[in-house]
Amino acid sequence: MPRTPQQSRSRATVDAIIEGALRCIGTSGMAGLTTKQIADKGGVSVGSIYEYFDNKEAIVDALYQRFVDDIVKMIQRETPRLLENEVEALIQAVLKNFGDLLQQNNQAYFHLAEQLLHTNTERYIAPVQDILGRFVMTYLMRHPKYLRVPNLDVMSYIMINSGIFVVIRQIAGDSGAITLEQIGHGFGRLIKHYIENERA
Amino acid sequence: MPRTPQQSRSRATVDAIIEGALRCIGTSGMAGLTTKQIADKGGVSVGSIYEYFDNKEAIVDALYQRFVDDIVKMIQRETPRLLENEVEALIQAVLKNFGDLLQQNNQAYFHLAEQLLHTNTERYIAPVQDILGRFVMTYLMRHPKYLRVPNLDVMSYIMINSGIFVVIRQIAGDSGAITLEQIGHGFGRLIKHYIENERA
Amino acid sequence: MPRTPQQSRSRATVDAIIEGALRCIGTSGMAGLTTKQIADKGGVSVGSIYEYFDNKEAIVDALYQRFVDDIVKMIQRETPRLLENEVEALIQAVLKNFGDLLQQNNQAYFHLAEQLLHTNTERYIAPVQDILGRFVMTYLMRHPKYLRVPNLDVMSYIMINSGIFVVIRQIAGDSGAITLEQIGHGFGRLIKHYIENERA
Amino acid sequence: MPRTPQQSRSRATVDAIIEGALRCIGTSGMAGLTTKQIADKGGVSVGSIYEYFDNKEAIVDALYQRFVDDIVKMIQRETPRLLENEVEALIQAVLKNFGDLLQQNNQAYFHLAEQLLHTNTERYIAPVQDILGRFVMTYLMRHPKYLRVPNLDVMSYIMINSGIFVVIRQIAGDSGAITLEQIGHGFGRLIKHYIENERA
DNA sequence: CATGAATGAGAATTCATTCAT
DNA sequence: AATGAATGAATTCTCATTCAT
Repeated sequence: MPRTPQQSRSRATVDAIIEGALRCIGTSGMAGLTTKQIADKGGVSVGSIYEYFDNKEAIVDALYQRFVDDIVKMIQRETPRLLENEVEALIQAVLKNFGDLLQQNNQAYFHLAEQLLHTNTERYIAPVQDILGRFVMTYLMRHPKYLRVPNLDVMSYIMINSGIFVVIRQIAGDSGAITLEQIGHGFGRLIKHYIENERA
Repeated sequence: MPRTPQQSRSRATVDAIIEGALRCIGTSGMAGLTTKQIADKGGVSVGSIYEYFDNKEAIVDALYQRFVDDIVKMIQRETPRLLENEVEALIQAVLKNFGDLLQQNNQAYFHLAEQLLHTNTERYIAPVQDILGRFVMTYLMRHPKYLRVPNLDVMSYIMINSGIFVVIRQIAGDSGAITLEQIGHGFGRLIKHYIENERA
Repeated sequence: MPRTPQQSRSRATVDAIIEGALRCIGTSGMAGLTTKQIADKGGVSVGSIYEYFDNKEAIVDALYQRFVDDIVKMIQRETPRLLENEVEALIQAVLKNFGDLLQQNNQAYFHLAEQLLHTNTERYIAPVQDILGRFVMTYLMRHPKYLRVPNLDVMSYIMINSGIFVVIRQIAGDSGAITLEQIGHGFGRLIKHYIENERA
Repeated sequence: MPRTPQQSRSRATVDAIIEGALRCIGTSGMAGLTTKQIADKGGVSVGSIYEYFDNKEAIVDALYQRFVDDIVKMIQRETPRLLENEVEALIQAVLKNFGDLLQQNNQAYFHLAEQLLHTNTERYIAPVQDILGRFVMTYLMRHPKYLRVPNLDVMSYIMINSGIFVVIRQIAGDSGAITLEQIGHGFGRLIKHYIENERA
């Protein structure tokens, strides 16, 4: 039913809705997210929301898409710089970039990321896995010495998911006195030792 | 206001409520957890819920307590066996045990664990951190060779949280073809190499 | 949170809610006044009630305001006529007017007045005291012979409250065979004698 | 269904219930009066309440009876003293006694009296009217000079109800700076003048 | 296209009353 | 007689969704 916006006014409305939703989430998290709130913060009417989205879930969906897009863009943008690093510094840089991204939009992305454990999130993560996979490939071609590390799939799965979760918890403030830098350093050395020792 | 159950009938009712809630969560996750559902699945009346719990949140609280208790008990029970292992096998065993626990109660614990990223869950995790910390101490006294590993606090924080999250995602079915065994193996080798290389 | 109605549709809905509430009260008193009932009798939905009122109490509040407004208007409207009367006839006329007002809206105002003894009603009564005080002033300037009556404050307090209560009881049907006319007559003579004898 | 208590244990339970209810009302008024509260404060079980009372209303009923009984007893007790007074002092004394009674039981009677405007209270008031009527008779035989006052029924109805209401409002604290003494004095002079002027 | 008033199903919570022990 | 756990109808309030204007 809802139309796909092609004209510019429509585009603006959709953006306003997304923006409104992001601001709501940044302010009060996913908990009390209502369509009325989104409409108010976005400066549109509730009716307009349903002009462009099937239901509230579709908005959240769009937010995830945008989140994922931003992650993908971030990696693409940083790739040249990242490729220069040895693996330890690489990990640290990636975690740092990811942490910074979560702080954007008044932490709206952080609140979205909090939901990542819930059902149906796989589809959002797939593109991230994709881009990361491609990045790893590129990285390996640039640093061929790492090519002979076994279990690359399992290990990158572990490291990606571990990294995401630990950074989120750190931002959530549950980490006590542990800083993002310490985490980045720890991850970096973990991986460095693994690679150096497992390389055939 | 709600009474603390001392008599056996009361005890049974409280158990029925907890059980009902666990079954609800096992069936449909935390999303659609309503007092009516809990009462129905538990075979009690809504009124009885409020005889023993201040509000719905208090029930969820009790579930978390129970979850945490079960984790603590599991570790205490397994400690003797676990102490025998070298670190690689140890990690694999712990992840395996944790994964098994999440499958209990029709995966109700899994759904609870999904909420762990949300606010106010720190208090539930504290006891787990406690028991794990104590376990690590015991383990280190038994295997003194690991004692000289630096950054024990940061690294155990990273490993504990990473392990929890990755296991949860695996159970959520988001891991593609990757198995719990592979994950355990990967984690094990990660840590093994780290320890052996960082040991002064 | 709830909007102030500016447009005509909103105005109509608010009126329908007030009207529904008045009819509920007229039918079954304050006891069984539920949001559902109000919505049904008013021909609106429960949701609409909360569009315009914070909670049920706010509706009752509005009813009191309306009641008080009507009392004030009634006195303002009748003032010219009332000023002509000697005190005995004046009292009779005022009681008569008040009694008539209570009979309006299927006695809804009567049921509201029944609540006047309860807490937090002072704020509603204040405007009535005000207008009555101003009326007395005007009356005294027109009939200066009454000016030298002592204890005007205490006596008017007594008479106003006595009058309100006795009229309410009469309408409640608890007065046996005593009529409003008899009551008006009695009050009138009481006051007449008091004034004539106490006047310095 | 509920039994009429004849044995002493039963009597004690009924008293405990009444006492519990009085204390509840004295503490928090009629608003949040629950059977559980009554049972707790009375030191009995909810079940026992229904052993002796049909329903909650029946308890409130009993409270009214007791209230009325106490008023009747008060008048009977005070009658010899009251008969000595001239009418002005009489009125003052009666209002004073009534005000004192309302203060008893931590103002529980006051809260009951607040309900007096509601439906179905006539049956409670009737005995009071009775005893007051009889008192007036006795008084008149002792002070025959008042006998020729016209409209005795209407006037005593007005004065009794006015007195009750004004005293209640005074205790409710809504009277501003006006004291019970001033009220008693005002009423006394009102009546004195009426009688002296209307006596044929 | 946009609006926002209206809707009503559904959620949490309360409490008078019952009844097995 | 007494107990108090259990009941569930009833109540207030929320919010995703619809639709007349």
